[in-house]
Amino acid sequence: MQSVRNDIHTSSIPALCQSCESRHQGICAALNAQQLSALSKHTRRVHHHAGDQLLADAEPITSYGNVLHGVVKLSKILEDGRQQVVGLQFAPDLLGRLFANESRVTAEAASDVDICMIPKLALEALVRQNPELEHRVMLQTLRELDEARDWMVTLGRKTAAEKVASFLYLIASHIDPGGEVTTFDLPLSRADIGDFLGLTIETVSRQMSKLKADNVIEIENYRHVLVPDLARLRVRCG
Amino acid sequence: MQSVRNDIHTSSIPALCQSCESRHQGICAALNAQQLSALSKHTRRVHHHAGDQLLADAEPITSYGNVLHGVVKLSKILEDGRQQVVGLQFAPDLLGRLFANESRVTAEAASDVDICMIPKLALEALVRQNPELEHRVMLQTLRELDEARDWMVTLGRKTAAEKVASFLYLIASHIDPGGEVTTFDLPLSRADIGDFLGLTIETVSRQMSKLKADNVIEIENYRHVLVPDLARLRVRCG
DNA sequence: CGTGAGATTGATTGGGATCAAGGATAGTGG
DNA sequence: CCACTATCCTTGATCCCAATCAATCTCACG
Repeated sequence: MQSVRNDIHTSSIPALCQSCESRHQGICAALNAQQLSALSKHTRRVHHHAGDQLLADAEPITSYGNVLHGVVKLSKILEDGRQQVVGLQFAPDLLGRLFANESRVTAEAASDVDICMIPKLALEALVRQNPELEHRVMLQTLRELDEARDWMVTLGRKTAAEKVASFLYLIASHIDPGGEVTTFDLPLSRADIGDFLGLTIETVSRQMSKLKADNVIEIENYRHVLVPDLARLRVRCG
Repeated sequence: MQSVRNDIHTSSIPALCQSCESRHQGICAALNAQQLSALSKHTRRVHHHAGDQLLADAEPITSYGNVLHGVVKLSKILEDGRQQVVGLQFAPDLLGRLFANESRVTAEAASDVDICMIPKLALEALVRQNPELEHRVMLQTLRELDEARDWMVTLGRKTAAEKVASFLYLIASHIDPGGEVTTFDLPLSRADIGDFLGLTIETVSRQMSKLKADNVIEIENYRHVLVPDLARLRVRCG
């Protein structure tokens, strides 16, 4: 661990944070200039390419990560290789389970991502002295729990067609600027979508083709989707 | 609501709490005698019979509840009636999503339950002035999130046989005193188990019969189950 | 252009849903 | 104590949706 000189005469915001798109979002919004300054001495911004593994299941966690850009995929794998995606994280979500010594999921960059790495002990110390920060993380955790439970309904009780519509609606909602027509890039491959929905690649592909044939969506380049009318997609979600 | 005289000269623990089996568990463990005393003015212990509804989806929350005894079932229902159980709560879990104004799930007593009702505002005030309390709730929420994600794997990727084995293993683990042979009462009907596993009643029944035929479990009275060897059940979980 | 990864489409199979009938158990009232 | 009933559960027969197996297509990239 490096020695840290803390300049108590200025509480200016660190350059790294000043230009950071998450400065006023997520956990950083709960920090004052001085805390931000102290924390930023330990953080570093890293870039990962799609497919890179960020956390391995059952491996020790040494850092938390603040997702700045891109999408991170959380998944669990059974011994025989069956995989289930259990969550997606978008900016400015915090990556890594607070207070846990080892990860309970595998985290992979679903797209190219930028992440602000925060050493485990640095963040936990800050949490202890700043209840507002824990409160922020608490709110994110509650939201993730809500999302997980919503998804359990999709996994347990919806048909393949409803599952695929629900996934597209989920992504569209995350992107949606509110306009009538919505376009977006899928952050996941067909294989990952299948692992998210508990379906095979083939079934995902067939249902997407069906939605296209029914003019609910348009597809260009596999990854780019256009939804002319979100409400018409919505009613397919079951 | 009954009037309660509080002896301000002592910070003795309220009688109601003194005999409470959750006094040193769950959120109450984070409270000192004085806080407990203040809180207990607003709480009351209630009993509900199996099947009683405790919270309705999309209805305002006016009270949190500390589960003291029994099992509470959290579920979500699609418009057309399809139902998915999204969580089970055992003592000493806190019932009701902190900071939310309305429930996002339906909560029902799965068995007969005893619950200590805590008015929403009373608990939230206490949370604000007691970070340790929020920390406790945070830990429960993180655990629920872990459980939800584990269950997503079961829902999305396991076969009917593995799902039923996983459910029995889940219940057995919650009861397990550590002995070799485990016996317990199922807290859910076949219909509820189906709604938990994303299966029909018939499939649940068939898989239970199969486990019985394979001598993995013994069944008496529909509800009472005996597991001679937990490890043999475990390997059926996929 | 050739290659390979990812996606689509088609044919067939199978696991779990659905439809249907009957058995076990607890509660009720005679 | 014994029908009577309602509820819950089990078991069987059949059907259908999604998995599997297999072939082809698309496109990015060397």
